[in-house]
Amino acid sequence: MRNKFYITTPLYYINASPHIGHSYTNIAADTLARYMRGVIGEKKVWFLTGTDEHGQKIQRAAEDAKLTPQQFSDKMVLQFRDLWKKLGISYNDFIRTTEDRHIKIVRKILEILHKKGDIYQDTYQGWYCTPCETFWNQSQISEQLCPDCKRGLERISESNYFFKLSKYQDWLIRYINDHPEFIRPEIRRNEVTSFLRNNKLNDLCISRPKERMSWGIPLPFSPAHVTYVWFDALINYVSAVGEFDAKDKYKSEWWPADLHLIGKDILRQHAIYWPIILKALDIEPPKCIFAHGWWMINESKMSKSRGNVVSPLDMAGKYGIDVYRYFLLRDVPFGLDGNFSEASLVKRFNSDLANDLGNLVYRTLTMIEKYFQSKIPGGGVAIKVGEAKAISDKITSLDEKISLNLSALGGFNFSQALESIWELINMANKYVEQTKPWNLAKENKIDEIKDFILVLVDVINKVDDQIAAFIPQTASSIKEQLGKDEIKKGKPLFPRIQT
RNA sequence: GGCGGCGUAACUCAGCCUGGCAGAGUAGCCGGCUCAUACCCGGUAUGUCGGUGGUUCAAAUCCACCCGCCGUCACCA
Repeated sequence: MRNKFYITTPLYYINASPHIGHSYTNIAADTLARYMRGVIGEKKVWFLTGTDEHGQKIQRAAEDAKLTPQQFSDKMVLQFRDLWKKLGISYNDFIRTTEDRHIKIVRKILEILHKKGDIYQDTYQGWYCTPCETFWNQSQISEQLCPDCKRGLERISESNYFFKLSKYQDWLIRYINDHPEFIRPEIRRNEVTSFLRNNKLNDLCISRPKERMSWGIPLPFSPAHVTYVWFDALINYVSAVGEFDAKDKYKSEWWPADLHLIGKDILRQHAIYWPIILKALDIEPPKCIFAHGWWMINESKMSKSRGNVVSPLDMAGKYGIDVYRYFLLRDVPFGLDGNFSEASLVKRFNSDLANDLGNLVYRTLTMIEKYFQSKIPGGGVAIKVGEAKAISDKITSLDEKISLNLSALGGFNFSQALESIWELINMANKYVEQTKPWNLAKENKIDEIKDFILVLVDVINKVDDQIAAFIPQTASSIKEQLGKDEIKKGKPLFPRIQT
């Protein structure tokens, strides 16, 4: 068994407000962290998230807002912190790339790699659009015009520093080949593999001249340059949890990360740049990089210009945090793209949460109220037969099933894990119908009703344990209503939404 | 264009690797029930398995070609 679990989300780039995609990654990571805390213990799980705050886009956004980049970042970071708080994201640490602890390690790493010869100076040549302040490469342009503004491009060359990606290409190909669980899901692994096989890696330009872009971490060996933002950002995964010793050896109680959860848009940086940076530093790669899909809005990409950006706060506010979490995790297999619509969210709400889970809890509470004066009968069930036996077996096998679903091997398949929990819920609802306690009550068969109720209580307790990672508020509300000898029946958990 | 993926019920998808009567959930329909949130339970219809051809006793599954959609092709964080 594993004895620790270190999980990370990307560091979100704070040039704009958080949207559904950001919240998806963090909800997934939060669910896994909560789940693992239940399995291996609170203290053995470390969940890191944070923000990426350097680079040209931030510098420009800050200028537009008439703030310094630091002031702008300090303001934007609150939106992320606030959202995570509202969504109940249980991170252990929140790192910002503008913090000293991070900058210190980035500079250390640059020094080590420079000393080692894996960072070297060279001339960068490219087509530059001065008004847009953007470099374009050969394949992106035609007729020497800027693809954005259609104005003329300038051929410029400047002195920069490069990191030797190419040196480690063969190593990376072998490593990916030998570690099937390193890049997940399979489709992403194939993408990376075929890219590496069909292209020769260019070395990565990791610096920007200060006169062109100053908002970054200064290179220790060249004050005229700052660090390229991706090189800076990736390092957070180690800068947050460890230090270099006097012999330049990295020490951390958490590294290697067990899981880097990312969106599929940043696969290359994580699956190619990052392992190579680590290899060059003689640090072990993360165990697994998992790239999930995107949420489409009504079958099209979400974008500001389309005006179809879904705000997590609006959705969570309108339907409840747990409902929002449940929908994102349940509706689409993790890894594939999903389509977000309020109609399908409402459908999930009514069929899964109100009809199945909510109603099971509510009808059970009512029966305890009615037949046992609100006290859960004691004693336990002597012998379970028939449906009660089947339910009991299902309860026993559930842990193992979910543990597989939520592993790298099982593809972190949240929707399937939830499906197995709902199988149990449905069995219980069916059991009520078969047992017909209302008839037993008429015949005054109180012992049979007692056994029946205890089976339902067992089911709800089990379900409660298992949904806690996914929908924590609901889990604790159920615990409050049904967790003690005397029940405390409240309002229905999920009142149906009329459509 | 190269590489990769997808196309199966009204909707979301599983099945394909390893050929053997086309499946699940949701929505629908019919019936039953009343503990419960007008819910729950039982039953039930539904398919040119994208198209054409091939291999085979047998193809959603294997092969070839075609059509449609999507991803990716490096420094945009």
